[in-house]
Amino acid sequence: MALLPALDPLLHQPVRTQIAAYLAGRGEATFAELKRALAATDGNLDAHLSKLVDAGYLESRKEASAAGRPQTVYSLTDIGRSAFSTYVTTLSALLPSKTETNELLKVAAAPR
Amino acid sequence: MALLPALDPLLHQPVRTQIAAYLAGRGEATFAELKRALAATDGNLDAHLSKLVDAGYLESRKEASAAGRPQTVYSLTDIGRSAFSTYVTTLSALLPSKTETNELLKVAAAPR
DNA sequence: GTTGACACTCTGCTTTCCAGAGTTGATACT
DNA sequence: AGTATCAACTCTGGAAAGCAGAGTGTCAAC
Repeated sequence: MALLPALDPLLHQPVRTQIAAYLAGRGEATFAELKRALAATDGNLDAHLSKLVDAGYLESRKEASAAGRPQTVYSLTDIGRSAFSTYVTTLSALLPSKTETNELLKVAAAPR
Repeated sequence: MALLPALDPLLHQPVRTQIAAYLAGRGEATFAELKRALAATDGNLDAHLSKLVDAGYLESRKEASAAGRPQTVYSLTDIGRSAFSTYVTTLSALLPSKTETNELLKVAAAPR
């Protein structure tokens, strides 16, 4: 039995954490915008996006945009938003805050 | 050029984040204690610990303990503590806080 | 000397990560 | 119509990471 809470492995990965954080902050974003913001390659970004879509965390929508070429817009689903929220909460519980010791770790710690 | 800050891949991994957080909260811990807290297998835990030791984030010390069997005690080095602190700061900047929108993401966002 | 725990190593397997090339589909241009 | 361009997705191959479990050496207790 683990005493420390598990971190969603789908979200706890550099590229995917960035994607989720970006979308949580912005609401939605195009593939190109994400590519630029994360400095990721096409293949790699698409692989991570697909993984999140497959998990039901993201949804994509094609936009035959008025002012240009067709684009794909990504956004968090309710499931994704919820998972991300849980993830952030778990992290907050796990990581020490700046000024005080971590309550969770005090509790989890075995008596010396 | 990435607009989002990079997350130290050494720390941004479920098991290693847990190790670092645990040690940051507790100061030090034995192998057995970590194993119990993380519910990890020997091999896996050792692999992650070794990786952190190799990176200079952790140091280990053998304790021919007075009250029992010899054990290995792990603790964060100054480098490790500093890296973890940077990691936490980066995460805080990246993740939305509960009540307000994320300033970093606003700045990073391209004009529509 | 046997046992048992601890920590470390090793092995094999599976999964993940990543870059770059290639493909498809839609739009813009002439 | 034909070509060019760009977006996004697919595919491929290779490298690295993650993981479990078996095995090894060491030490202490009995």
